[in-house]
Amino acid sequence: MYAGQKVPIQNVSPCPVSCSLANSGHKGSPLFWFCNTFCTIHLASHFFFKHLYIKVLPLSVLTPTHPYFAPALLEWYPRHRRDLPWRHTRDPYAIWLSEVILQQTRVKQGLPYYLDFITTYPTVQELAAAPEDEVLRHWQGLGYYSRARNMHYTAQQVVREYTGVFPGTYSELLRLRGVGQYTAAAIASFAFGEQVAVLDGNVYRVLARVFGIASDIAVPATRKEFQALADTLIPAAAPAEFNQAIMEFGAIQCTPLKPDCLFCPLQSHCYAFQHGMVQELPVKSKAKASRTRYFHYIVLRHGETVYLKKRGAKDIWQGLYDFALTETDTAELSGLALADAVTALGGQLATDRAEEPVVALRHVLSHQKVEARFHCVWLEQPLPPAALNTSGLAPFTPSEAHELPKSVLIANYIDKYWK
DNA sequence: AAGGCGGGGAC
DNA sequence: GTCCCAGCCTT
Repeated sequence: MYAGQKVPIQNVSPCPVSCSLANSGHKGSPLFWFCNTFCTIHLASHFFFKHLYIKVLPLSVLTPTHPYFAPALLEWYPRHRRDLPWRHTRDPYAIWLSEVILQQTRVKQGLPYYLDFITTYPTVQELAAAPEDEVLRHWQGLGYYSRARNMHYTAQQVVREYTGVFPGTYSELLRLRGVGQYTAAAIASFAFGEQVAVLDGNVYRVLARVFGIASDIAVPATRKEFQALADTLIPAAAPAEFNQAIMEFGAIQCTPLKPDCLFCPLQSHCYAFQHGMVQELPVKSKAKASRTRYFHYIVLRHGETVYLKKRGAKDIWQGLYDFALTETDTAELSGLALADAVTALGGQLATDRAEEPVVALRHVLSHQKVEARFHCVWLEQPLPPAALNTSGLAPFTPSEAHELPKSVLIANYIDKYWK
């Protein structure tokens, strides 16, 4: 067989060895793989034409991967990159904003938030001057809310201690709250052209596969190994482009599931591809199981007033608002326990109101499952000030409550069950 | 070094 | 439903 040769379909058989790309084929166009010690031949069948196109690839173990890596990525990047707004600027504020939003967040989810933030707060001064609740409200739904609180804090710090000008080096950027090694490297390279390699989940995945690194990326110590490799790969002539390229490559070509190895420029240089280990790399130990929690929200209402409170530290949704909350070890809350809770909050049940049906909603976080029940309770009279002081609850109208930052769980409940 | 922190997309 | 993704801060 030779490259470009056409072969009738009945003359080929499926690859006998386990191949990581066996299920990555086009719809209706299964891939067949033949592997031996000298070459990798892959065959894409095109049933429409009733023949196969054959491409013969020399095994790259004969050529060093290191010098090939950056040029291949830099050739690939301008032809495949997405057009994203933060790629049109060198403004460190805009780049910092985009990087904080994109931490643990896919571009598709983060993009509308970036556009909202850069429009609402075009400069660091405007972000610094905004109330925290307003910043959190704009962040609502994006998750990991400490990012928003740290971002707001850092905006104020930059205005106060740096006269509104972002520091221009990796080590200076690293001192800012919410800016770790990844974000500092991203800003330093993108905005200031510093030659410092970024290391994010995409980079771990690409390097682990291409260079065949099997260290557990969930272990912090593994970072040194990847950082050392990335530092040798990043070219002095184009650090920003290299960092962008390797992350973009991981995001759209060398994806976690079903990577597009068929049309990959590094295919013949990739350890994982050549050894059928694309599915096995990178190695990452399992996350611990999540626990289930039972939340009983007591939605105290009186006339046009509803009572909410700001959530405190050391739990989920810090800084966001929700209702009076009783957490139990079981799914049920007895009517007696509910009545006791209302009394403890200083409330008195209205006598002329029918009992509201309990609303049950389930909310899944990466590390917890929350089974929430919302008990709407109409009060005979407003809560007295002393009771508000004790519980931390505060009165709001429904439209005021809409403007408060809330978890997706609470926002869903309000959207669905408040007329 | 280990634990905690959100939400959404693919299958 | 089940699995996957992953920086930064705190302890």
